[in-house]
Amino acid sequence: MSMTNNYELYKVFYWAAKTGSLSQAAKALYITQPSVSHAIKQLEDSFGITLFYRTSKGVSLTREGSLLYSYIEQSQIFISLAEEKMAALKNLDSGELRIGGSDSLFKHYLLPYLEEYHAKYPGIRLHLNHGTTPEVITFLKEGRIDLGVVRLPIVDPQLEVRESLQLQDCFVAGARYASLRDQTLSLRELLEYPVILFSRNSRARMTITELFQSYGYKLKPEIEVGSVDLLIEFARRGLGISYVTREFVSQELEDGSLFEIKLDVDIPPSHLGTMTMRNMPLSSAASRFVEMIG
Amino acid sequence: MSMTNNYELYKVFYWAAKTGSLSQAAKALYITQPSVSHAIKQLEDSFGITLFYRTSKGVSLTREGSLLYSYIEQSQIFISLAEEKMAALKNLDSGELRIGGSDSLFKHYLLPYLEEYHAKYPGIRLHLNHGTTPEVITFLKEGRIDLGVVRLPIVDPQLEVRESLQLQDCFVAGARYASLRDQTLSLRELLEYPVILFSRNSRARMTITELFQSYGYKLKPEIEVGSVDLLIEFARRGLGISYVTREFVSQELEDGSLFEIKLDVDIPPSHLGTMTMRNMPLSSAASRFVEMIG
DNA sequence: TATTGGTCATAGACATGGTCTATATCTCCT
DNA sequence: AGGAGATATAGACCATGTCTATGACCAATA
Repeated sequence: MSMTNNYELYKVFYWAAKTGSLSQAAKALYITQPSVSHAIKQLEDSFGITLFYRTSKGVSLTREGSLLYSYIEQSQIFISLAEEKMAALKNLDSGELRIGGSDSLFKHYLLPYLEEYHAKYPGIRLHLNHGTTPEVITFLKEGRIDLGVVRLPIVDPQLEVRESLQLQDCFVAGARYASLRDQTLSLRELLEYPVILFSRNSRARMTITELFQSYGYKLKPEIEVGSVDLLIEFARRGLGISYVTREFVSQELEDGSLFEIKLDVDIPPSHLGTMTMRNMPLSSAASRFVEMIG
Repeated sequence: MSMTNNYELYKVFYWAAKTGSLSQAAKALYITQPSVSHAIKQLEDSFGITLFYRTSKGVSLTREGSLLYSYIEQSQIFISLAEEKMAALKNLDSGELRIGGSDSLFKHYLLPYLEEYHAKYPGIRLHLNHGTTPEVITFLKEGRIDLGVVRLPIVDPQLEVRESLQLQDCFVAGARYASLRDQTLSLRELLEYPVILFSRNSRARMTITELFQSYGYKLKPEIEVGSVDLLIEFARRGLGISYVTREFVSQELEDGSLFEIKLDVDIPPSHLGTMTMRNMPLSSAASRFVEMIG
């Protein structure tokens, strides 16, 4: 930092040079002509170099002034671009939104919001990163995503969690078990049927396993599958009774390809929520999305 | 001018981003940390966008901040280059000096100064434009040269003229006319010998022609030549008596290859001077040169 | 667990300096 | 000569950038 000029002076210089008139520059900058005159004088004094020839019809650059202008012009161009870009980010005309979550949540929960968001803000690039809840938390902490959408509860002091939706998990079966349609089963009775569960250590599976345990039973799945779609498909084909989120099979429940098994105990509802880093500001794009699904 | 931020804020932003620390930025800018904090806040508020994550060990750019930085960095680079360039111009480490004048003046008068100047300021590029006095004046008015070196007087309200040296013109001859060495001639007697004059409408020729006229004589040259060097050479070879500037033939006068013809009237001295545009500031390079030869 | 030393944020006082108004000066053009 | 433009200058004012003092927070250390 050898020279330590007020950069504001360069803005004044730029407009004076560009318009060829201190008066015009003053108008462009919404200040008065003496202010411009003073600013240019400061700049000239600081360099010890005369930058403009003053004539009765305006000013024109000296050779030294022209040289300065060639640099300052470039500088101004970048600043203008920067300001345009920032405005675009603010208006959500550009930018990106990075969301972490499970495939099933993307497909069955977030999809409509993502469609709406994309339609509204086509300039925002969407990045979807799927993973388990712990993975999503890691993504968040590493700054690889702006927000995560997961099942609650999440307890982590670094995270800020907002509950957005309550879901009800349930057991469903297809035509093969049609006889169960009008019955109400106990947990013990249910265990006599082949149960299909999500394979990974998902929160839903942990919840239902704990429920059985609290009644003294052990829930052992006959089949484990890796995706919610397979849970649904297997149940429809009669391979067993799947534990799914009711809201995610509303289609199948409606068209009758699946039906819900009524139980004599209540399965506690599960909660969906968005999580972000606590004390970490959200981008405009992300906070708008959180707002939308909130 | 959509956005109208104080550009000074970008300087603060640049250093904060570059150092990753508001405190460090404060040191670099010779201001206090709260000032930096305040400046960054202003910038963020103006955009409505958070630019930095604040942690206990400094600050780091958000993605939006990084985007801004990529532009501002370029901008700062150009400003730095500009300031370096201006400093170089001021220090006379770079720049150019454009001088107009006659060939003979360059050779016989300016050469040593040009050598000294160039040795002292090797970064300054020299441009020498030769021409007659009227041509040099035109060059000046067209801005093609910084200063002209010519014989005075010059009367032009647009020009600022500084007299720098007084010269004495005289008639010289070589060995062929050795008999004249100890005589003192009148103008009339001189006319009986072949006179060699500079061909162009030079000020020197006008002066001597007028002198003869004022005594009722008409000076008709036997030979006209186009350069001062030829004036000297022709006189040495005995082709006639040349009208030259005494200071420009000091070498020949000393070694005896030429001698001055004494006259019974005084030839008025002629004056050399530099001329520049009045009310037009000189470049550092030019004013230093004027100073040097002054 | 308390301490220390670093970070940034905040509040309020102060003074620098940028901006204003008023006026002068100059040039060009009518 | 006068008018309409330009820039320069002077001096007053007040906005705002900067300061000091302090708080809150975090991390590493004793």
